[in-house]
Amino acid sequence: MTTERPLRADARRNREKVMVAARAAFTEHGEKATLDDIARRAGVGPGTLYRHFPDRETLLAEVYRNDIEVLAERGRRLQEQFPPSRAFAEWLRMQFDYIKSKRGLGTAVKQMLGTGSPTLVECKGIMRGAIGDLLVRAQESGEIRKDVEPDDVLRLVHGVVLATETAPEMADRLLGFVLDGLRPPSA
Amino acid sequence: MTTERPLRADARRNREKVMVAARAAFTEHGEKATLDDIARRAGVGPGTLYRHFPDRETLLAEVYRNDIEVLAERGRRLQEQFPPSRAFAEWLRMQFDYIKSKRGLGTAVKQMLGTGSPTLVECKGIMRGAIGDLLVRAQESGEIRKDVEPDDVLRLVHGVVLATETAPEMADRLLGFVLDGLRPPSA
DNA sequence: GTGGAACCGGAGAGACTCTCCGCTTTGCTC
DNA sequence: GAGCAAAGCGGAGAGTCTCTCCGGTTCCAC
Repeated sequence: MTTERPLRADARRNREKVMVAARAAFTEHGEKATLDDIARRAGVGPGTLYRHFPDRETLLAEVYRNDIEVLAERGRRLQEQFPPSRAFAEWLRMQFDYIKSKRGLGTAVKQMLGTGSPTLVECKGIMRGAIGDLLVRAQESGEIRKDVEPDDVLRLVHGVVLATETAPEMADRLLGFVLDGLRPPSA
Repeated sequence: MTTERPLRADARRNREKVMVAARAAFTEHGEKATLDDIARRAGVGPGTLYRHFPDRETLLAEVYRNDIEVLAERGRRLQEQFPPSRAFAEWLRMQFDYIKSKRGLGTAVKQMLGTGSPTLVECKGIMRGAIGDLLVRAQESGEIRKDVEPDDVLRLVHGVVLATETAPEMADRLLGFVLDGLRPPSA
């Protein structure tokens, strides 16, 4: 592990400008916004963009991680605010709203999961941590089956979101079915 | 509705060659196989490919429809072979294996659903028809909740597949949860 | 203030999608 | 089977996007 020297002030500024522009562009044009266009919006040259984010996937992953961190943090707060079962359901709903708001970003990210991008692996860790506590508590309160694992929940939610990207009005309904499938049979 | 004159013999041959090459290329390189490469594999010029399939999406959709028709037909056969509950489960599993075998094609197709491609709308109709009967029978036999609709099933299966594309070993497990969620509470 | 490392930006190489059009093939007519 | 119009072919190339390279500029430690 090499010592990461901090970025120079102008470099950090530019990196931030690119991130902001990228988030806007991805939200607006879906995952196929052109990188040169993002650079233009950010007011930097393409070279600068590519130095900070070697390729489209890196940029996408970085934007995604930023969002994920926010979500994880909110999850922690939910846990303090609500009783276990409620907190769990709220978190799912929140996940949902987020991915819905990002039309297409989710799909793009999913496509990259296979590439083993380190940033995305990190994202996964963050999410697993965020859901872990919520899940354990919901299980202890008898709301959720004991054999359900964090990864199951993440993937199911992700799946429902992906599958309803083109029909958001079905999302709640499908999420309901999935939640029922996670409850103990005797509940 | 204009009278569709049949393709000339050589045109039909070429169209078929392109379809075969496209299926191979998409399976092999994911949805981002280049069209010029597909044309080369098929032994035709790019112009020919583009005359038959005006753009990447049309080609992808056409390959997909071809597969869908096969799946629907198999669904009909399952219905004759097995009792309702079994047929339903078998069909889900089959859907599954298909989409798994197409690594990425599913994702690509899903991304296009928003574009309202006529071919994909048609695909949807075919699938809905195929699952309709299986579902109704499973519901009549008390295996599945009455308020579940064909679209719910299609999307849930699709969602699970998409979400497990990078972890196929979880697919069965998650499909199990989802199926549980579709069963009547008292079952 | 100055030296040099870090960083910038844009020209341009390479790849891909898709179009245009002169030439070839097909299949109908006699 | 010869002739002919329509249908189809294929490849050169225009337009666009990704990503690289490097001469010039900016920052910061001293």
